[in-house]
Amino acid sequence: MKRKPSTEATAAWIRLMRVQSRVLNCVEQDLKKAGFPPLAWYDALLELSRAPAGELRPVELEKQMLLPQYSTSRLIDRLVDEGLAVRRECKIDKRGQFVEITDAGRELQKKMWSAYSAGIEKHVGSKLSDADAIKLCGLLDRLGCCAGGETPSLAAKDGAPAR
Amino acid sequence: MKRKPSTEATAAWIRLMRVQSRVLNCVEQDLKKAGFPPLAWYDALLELSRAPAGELRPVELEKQMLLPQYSTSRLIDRLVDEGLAVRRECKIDKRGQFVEITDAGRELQKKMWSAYSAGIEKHVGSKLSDADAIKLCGLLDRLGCCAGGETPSLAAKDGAPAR
DNA sequence: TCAATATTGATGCATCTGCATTAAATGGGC
DNA sequence: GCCCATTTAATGCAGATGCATCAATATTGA
Repeated sequence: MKRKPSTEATAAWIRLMRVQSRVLNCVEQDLKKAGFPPLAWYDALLELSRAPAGELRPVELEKQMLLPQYSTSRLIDRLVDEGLAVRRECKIDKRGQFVEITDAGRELQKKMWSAYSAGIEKHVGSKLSDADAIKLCGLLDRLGCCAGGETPSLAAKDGAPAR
Repeated sequence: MKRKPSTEATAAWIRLMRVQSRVLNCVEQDLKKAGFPPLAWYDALLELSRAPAGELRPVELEKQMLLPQYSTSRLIDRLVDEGLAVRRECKIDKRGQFVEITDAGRELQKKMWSAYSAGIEKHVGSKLSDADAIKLCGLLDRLGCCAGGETPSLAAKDGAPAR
């Protein structure tokens, strides 16, 4: 069972891990310096703001964000604590609930997008031509799956879901 | 300050985040199921095993692994607790120390590599031709830097440093 | 209808992380 | 030599995460 992956595949793996970690760090750091909460909050707010009535079941959010259940639950706690979202009871399924974004939530999402998009441009956009970005997408997409493989929507018209 | 990054760049960013997170998760999970410790331990053991006398200053390790100082310190604690490494005093600089890998450490590193390499093959190698892996590397390398940009060695002869 | 199973969401607990601070040692300037 | 900034490593503490489990409701199927 030796020598399984080619050197090329291994090198790609290493790059994928290191580059992502660095770039993510840079963007997160920029965001933090600008006084904003973590990217995960942004993602959640974006998903909520896009949802039909600005509300989602935690389960849906969880799937969108590729987060474990308890993690979503706690993220919602924090959003609610900060007044960025509210929990609503779900009449059709009493186990569940809806999480609805508030005006403050929508506002924060928009404000964060300025800083966030600047980060993307600075750490990704400025280093890659559009053509290369497309190539990169294509290659990464091939690595898509393995567990519960959803294929999230391709374009991000106004804000990018990350992670 | 609107519309900064192109849609292409944004899409690439999203893919980079999502794909990495998924692939890493898969590999980590496989490793865990096989009864092994986290990837970070492997990385540390690999760096140590490659170092001249099987020993490194924590500071060096930290740079190799792109980890914060306190994180390295605690990782070393755990390795030492498990008998995979030992701390040695550093005669030439009494603040510092050397961390030396033990035989058990070397052995674990080798064992982990079987499982780890299988994971890389399964989740990366098998989905990409060597040519494409090279292209992917090239594109990712362009995103290289921003903070403290080191360029780690390209090939991984026997074991891959990750993250 | 009722029992067995599955889904939804929260939570206790141990561990891990990030941040700030500390302590010790070094090195440089004077 | 002496003071001060720097480097090296550890740690206390608050907050985050992973895991397992729980409680409540829904669904399935006999």
